[in-house]
Amino acid sequence: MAAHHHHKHGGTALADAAQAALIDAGEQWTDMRSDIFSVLATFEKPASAYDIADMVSQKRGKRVAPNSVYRILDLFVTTNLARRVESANAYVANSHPGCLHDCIFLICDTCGTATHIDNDILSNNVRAAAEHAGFAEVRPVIEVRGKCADCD
Amino acid sequence: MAAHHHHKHGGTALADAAQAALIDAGEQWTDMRSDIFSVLATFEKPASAYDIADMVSQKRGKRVAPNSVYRILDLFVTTNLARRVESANAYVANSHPGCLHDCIFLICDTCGTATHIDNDILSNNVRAAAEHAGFAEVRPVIEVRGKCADCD
DNA sequence: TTTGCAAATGTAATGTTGTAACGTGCGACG
DNA sequence: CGTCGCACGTTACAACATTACATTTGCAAA
Repeated sequence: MAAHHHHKHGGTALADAAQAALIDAGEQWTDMRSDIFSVLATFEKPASAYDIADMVSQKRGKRVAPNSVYRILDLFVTTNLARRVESANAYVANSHPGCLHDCIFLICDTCGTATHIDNDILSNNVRAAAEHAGFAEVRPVIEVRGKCADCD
Repeated sequence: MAAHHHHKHGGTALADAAQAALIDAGEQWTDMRSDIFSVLATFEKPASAYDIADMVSQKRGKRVAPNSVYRILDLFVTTNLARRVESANAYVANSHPGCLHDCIFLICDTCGTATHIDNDILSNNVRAAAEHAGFAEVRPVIEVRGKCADCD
């Protein structure tokens, strides 16, 4: 496994990285996708498709249907630009598009914020356990609900 | 940590064990709860609250509203008689009520069945990682989506 | 017995999340 | 110029979940 850095992108740099990653995946970087990504990236907490739809609608001065948002979020998830937080029915931008390890979300039940940690050893162990049970094409979903340091 | 057996209960024995566990938790074992538990236990796959509502309605010959089901499912989850599968918006009966370790669900994307494995080492590692990040009162959600042995 | 309380369940309405089906605009390419 | 494919729009609906309040039940104190 090659070593690689995780310099997190922020703001415009993040959007640029996302754009590069999408194009690299053979997809287009349209205005709509750009808007949705940047809105998603501004959220502190995991954002629902409807939250995003509202924000993007405001930004564009024209109603954008949840439907359209879902389509693009799905694309983002499959191309690893964003991730779905299953236990919150919500999405977060991937702060380092291009790197694609499994990640572990810590979601605060009090304030709703989600931090994410990478721990390949842990997630690989989960993968291994699932494969040992006969599963293939495994996609781990590792999330932890709890109370964050700020909300103690 | 004391050693303990995991003889899985089935059918009536499971319902009996569930009843004992609920009463032990200071709650009542009512007809409604009994019906909901037994219906839940008959499902092979994770069942949604609405699935259960339908089945119980049939069984009773009278409509049982989803919210009644949710109430009781919540109770079951907090008393460890059932678990919620977050990535499927559905519930499964705990096949050994009374034992309360974290468990890992393997959900087949093809056939929808969920098997569950216990691996305290793994889940404790996840707990530890979360606590190391400043989280308290952690509740791990470890699920793996994939393709089961039967669906290969 | 009756009264009163608390827990469990019923009922209705509504909110939130997610999909399906089909139509439209637009650029690429022969 | 067609026509093909892709992105996006529009509408409708399905699935999941919660809220507020009413009614019933069981139990115990007066």
